[in-house]
Amino acid sequence: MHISLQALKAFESAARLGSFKAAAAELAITPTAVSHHIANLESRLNTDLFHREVRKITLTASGEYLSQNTTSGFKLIFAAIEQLSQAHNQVRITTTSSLAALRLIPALEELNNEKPHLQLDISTSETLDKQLHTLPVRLGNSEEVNKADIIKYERFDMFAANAQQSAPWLDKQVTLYTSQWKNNALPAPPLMQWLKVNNLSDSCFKVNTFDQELFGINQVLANKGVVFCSKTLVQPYLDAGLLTSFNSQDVESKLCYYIPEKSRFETATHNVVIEWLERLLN
Amino acid sequence: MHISLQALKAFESAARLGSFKAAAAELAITPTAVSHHIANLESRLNTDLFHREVRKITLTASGEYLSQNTTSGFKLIFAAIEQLSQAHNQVRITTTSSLAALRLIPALEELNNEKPHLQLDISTSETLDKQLHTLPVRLGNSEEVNKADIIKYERFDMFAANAQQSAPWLDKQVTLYTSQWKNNALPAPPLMQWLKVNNLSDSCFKVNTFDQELFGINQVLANKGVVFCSKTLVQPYLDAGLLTSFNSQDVESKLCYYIPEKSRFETATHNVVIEWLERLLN
DNA sequence: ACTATAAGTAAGTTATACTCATCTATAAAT
DNA sequence: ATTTATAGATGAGTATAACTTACTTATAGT
Repeated sequence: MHISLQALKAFESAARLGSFKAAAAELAITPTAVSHHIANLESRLNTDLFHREVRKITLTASGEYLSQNTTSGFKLIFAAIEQLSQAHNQVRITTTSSLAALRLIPALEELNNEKPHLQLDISTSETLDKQLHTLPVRLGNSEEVNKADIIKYERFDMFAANAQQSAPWLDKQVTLYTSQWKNNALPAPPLMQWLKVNNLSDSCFKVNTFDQELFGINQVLANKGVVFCSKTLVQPYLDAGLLTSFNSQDVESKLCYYIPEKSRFETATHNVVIEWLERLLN
Repeated sequence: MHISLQALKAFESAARLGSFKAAAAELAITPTAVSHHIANLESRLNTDLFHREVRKITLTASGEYLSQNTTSGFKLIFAAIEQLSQAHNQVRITTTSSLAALRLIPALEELNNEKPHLQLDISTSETLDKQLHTLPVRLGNSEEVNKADIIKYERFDMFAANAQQSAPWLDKQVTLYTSQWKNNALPAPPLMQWLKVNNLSDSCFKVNTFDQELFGINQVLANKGVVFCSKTLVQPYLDAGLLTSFNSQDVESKLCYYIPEKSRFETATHNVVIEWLERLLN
């Protein structure tokens, strides 16, 4: 028993629209063709699918059942096709709030001017969406992730608002903001190494932590203490002269930004975005 | 852009099986036809779906995405067709544990002998399954449900093991089992009415309740006290002389067994089963 | 170098999916 | 009561999508 997919589609439309005529219009064929398809289906399945009433049709129990399943089935299929055909110029980056807010979103306008056709969308959703063309930029341990996937190795340093005259920790104990990740599989910020390299004791600082670097950086921009964070995130503020590192020595960390299975993204649009990201952060 | 469902199906098979040849075998066409279909799809979607490697194909990211969605979509559709074409002789009754255990399951063997082609399945699952050909037999309030849906009006009486010489409540206070439904939209068993009609006081009884009539009936079968329950459930035990009502007067109740939207079930098989149910219980 | 395998190409063939013309049944309008 | 309009059914004929055959390409294994 071989049932025709076109007949199923015709049935699905007719069942959903409650009319052969409407289904025919939707499928750009004649009502007769729909009638044939459904008669064919009914004979092959050996069940009535519609009750024929005057100038209207209603589903039988079997028809109702088949309708629900074909409708959801075809919906899935056509939604996927819709994605594939529309999404040539669409890319969504999902990443941390900090990277999004401090680096990606501020740089978006320039990219939009450069490549006006490109529809780039930045999202900070935690739930990894299985959408096509979603490019996840994750924070990871550079010793564990695939080297080829890494787009930026993180270095850490201490920063304060440029309004401060000189390294404030030399005078008195200052409030220090740093990060403590919710995900404790991530390497912690290398604060101890930094103190050692810069010949400082932790007694100079009163340490506060947030789970996102963004928050500490915001405190410091408001001239409240100093922040120990990734150079990547504060680069624009350093360039703009809003933050300064007072010539302290930066340290490397095991943290990196990476795109899982980077090579998997192979469309021209993806490559444009990946190159933009690498240029932006390096 | 009009994409062919057959091409999609060919793609789905090829993607799932990882081979045009295997897909061709599954669809009973030639590998060339599969190749055509996929080339056609790729040109219409303007995307590669497979990487052509030597003697093997692998999915691109787009192909992977389309594959997942088409596979689940077609799965839904063909599972429904499978149901429709296989289920001509299949019916599943879902009902209460009590009705199932005391009346339906014991009567199944006879039905199987009478109609060997019929595959009747009794289920007591609470979760109403949206399976095709599931016939729910529910306990309801006869004043609320559609009259045409009712298959049995319930009458209640007091029963004890036939081993008891005479009505045990005349001598001393006895343990009485009755039901208190979890679903309090259901009318309670009409114990007060029964006491009144039979000129008895509730002081004759020590009342215990279960949420299913079956449990009280089982107590009484083990010669532990008396049970106030539906006549429908104990009829076989009365016939077999295992339980007796000692000529007490039964009372009507608002409870009934009914099949929601009974007229909706219109196949020959459903009608056979509904008639069997009505014959069995009446 | 030879064989086997998986897929692609081009051209020809088949049968499915469609249309057209006609018909039925019923509701609404005249 | 007759006419008109509407939704769908039926049957015959047709266009074209889907398929096959024959041949080609590419490459892995012997």
